[in-house]
Order: sequence, then C-alpha cells, then structure tokens
Amino acid sequence: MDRIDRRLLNLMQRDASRTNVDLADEVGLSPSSCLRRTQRLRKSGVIDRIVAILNPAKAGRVIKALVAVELKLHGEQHMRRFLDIAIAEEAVSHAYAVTGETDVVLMLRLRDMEEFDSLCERLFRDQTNVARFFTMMIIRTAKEETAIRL
Amino acid sequence: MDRIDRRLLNLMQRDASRTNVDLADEVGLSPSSCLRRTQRLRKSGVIDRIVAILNPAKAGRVIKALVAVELKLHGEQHMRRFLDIAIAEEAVSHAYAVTGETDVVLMLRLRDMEEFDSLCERLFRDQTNVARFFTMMIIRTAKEETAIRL
DNA sequence: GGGTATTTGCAATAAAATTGCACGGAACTG
DNA sequence: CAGTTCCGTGCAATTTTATTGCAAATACCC
Repeated sequence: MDRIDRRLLNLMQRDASRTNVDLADEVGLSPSSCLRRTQRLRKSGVIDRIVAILNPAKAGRVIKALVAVELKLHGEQHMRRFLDIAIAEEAVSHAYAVTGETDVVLMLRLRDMEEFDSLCERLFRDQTNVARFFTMMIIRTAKEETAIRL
Repeated sequence: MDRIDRRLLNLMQRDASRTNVDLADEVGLSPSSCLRRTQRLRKSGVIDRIVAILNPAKAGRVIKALVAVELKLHGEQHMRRFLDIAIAEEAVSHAYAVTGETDVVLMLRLRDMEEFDSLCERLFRDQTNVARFFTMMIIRTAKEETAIRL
C-alpha cells in the first residue's frame, strides 16, 4: 500500500467508472501495471465493492430521518433482536448500536410520512422492547460522503 | 423508467463492476440496448455516480461516532456557518441539519481518539456557536446500505 | 554484493464498449 | 383504419479496453 495505491483509491472512491487506461495515465503507470494494482486492492478487501449511487430524490426516497432509540431491556440478546428487526426494514439504511443516552440510532430513507407511520408501528411497539424514541427529521443534507480520504 | 430499468438499478447498486454484457444477459436484453439504458440512467441523473466503497477498517478509519450538536444561535446564517466548518473536516462523513432537541447531527470516521479530541477542539469551541454536544460512539454497525431498493 | 522476490512495461490476445443501421411495435393523427 | 412518427431493440462492424505471458528493471534481504 504505497502512494500510488492511495492515489488510485482516492480516484476510484470519487469515480469508479473511469477506465483502467484512464486511471493508469493519471497516476503515471502502464495500463497493465495499474490493472494489477486495482485487482490486488479488490482481492485484499481494501476495496469492498463498487456500486452505483442513486440520486435519492429521483429514486423516490425524498424524506430522511434519524431516530435515536432507547430500549427497555439492555442485554446483548435484546439489543440484537431489536437490530435484527430494524435492519430487515427497507427504509432503514443505517443501524448502529451506540453509547450515550440512547442505545440505537437508525437512519431512515422514506417515500412519504405514511411510510414513517407504518414503520414506527412495526419497530416501536411494545413487543420490540423500545422504551422511548426521538425522531430527528433531516432538514438539510450538508454532506454525505462515502469516500475515505487517503 | 420501466421494470427493466429498475432491475438494472438494483443490480448496479449492488455491484457496478459487472460488465454491460453480463448485465444485459441477466435482464434479457442485447448488450447494445442494455448499454443505452444504463447510459440514459446516468445522463438523466438517476445514477448520481459510480464509486468504490472501501473497507473502513482496512483503510485506517476504525472508530465511528455520531455527534448531536445544539447551537447557541439558531438563525439560518449561523446554521450555515457551522455546517460549512463541519463539512470541511475530513473526519466528518455526514452532516445534517435536523429537527428535534438538537440542531445538527454529524457522523465521524476517526483514525483514533486523538483525532476525535482535536476535532472537538476545532468544531465545538466558543467561536463555532455550539451550546452543547452529545457524543454517541458507535459500538456496532448493524447496517450501512447505500442502495435504494426499487 | 549476491540472490530472491516483486513490480514494471511491452506486446499479443481476448473481451467489452460503442456506433451505424434497419426492423418492429406503440402512440398519435387525420 | 391507414399513414406517420417516435422510440426501443437487435445485429454487425469498429473501436476501445481488459487481460495475460514474458523479459527487464527495481526493491529487498541477508
């Protein structure tokens, strides 16, 4: 993992649709050598995957929200059970167990408020071990970065 | 935007490194026709970009945290000023203005606690208009999904 | 310095992307 | 309903890219 690898990773985190020839030219390597590096980075797992990122608005998920959840029972198995229920929901894009005043934070991508309503019924009823939850509707997205600067 | 477009988007959100020939085969189209669809989806902005997703642990960002921030002054210009400072930080991967008891939520990707310490000094000192902030260290990542199911 | 392992560039080959073109179905019009 | 247009499709030819073998160059270790 040298300087050229890091440059390649930075470039591919920004735009992975560029051709190998193009990347090789930018970092000053031959296409074959550049290709071997990117293949090595993928096999070693540094590059986890290559994906298309959609425009959420054009894909029909216009409402985003964060929900901080406080559980009633705090054992490991109770935590896991709630997380399993939460991550099965399509509207739940991120789910974290966290320290602090609450136990779990979820990020939601919603089509409309009706979807939020029905989701709350499924996730935050008595059987799901939720004591309280705090909803933060996202007013503005100032940054959403998948890249890790190297 | 028909059924085939949605299938292509689902496939590409999961793995955008597949060849056009491969995708065409899976959705039952000729390569040329399939290519024209994916090109149209990119030009129209439904596909925002194609990126490499790194394994954060193997890229040296092992600690994640969420920080809920309460501002002292709540005007639009004060909000914007704080967000501008926050998003300039490499460790800040997500930044949202939210409703609820706090005003801003940040997601952090950190190399170590020292980076957290120095970041707090820069973001949460007097000049940045922060009244209080609540740190939630992420203990477990149960789900982190970039895809939007169509 | 000698020896080993790794990385590089070149060239040949295989595979994929891209484009022109004609066909066929859907929608629209008179 | 016939005529017309528009759009998407598949085929085939062309261009571009990815892939691989190989020899030279480089870095590394003792």
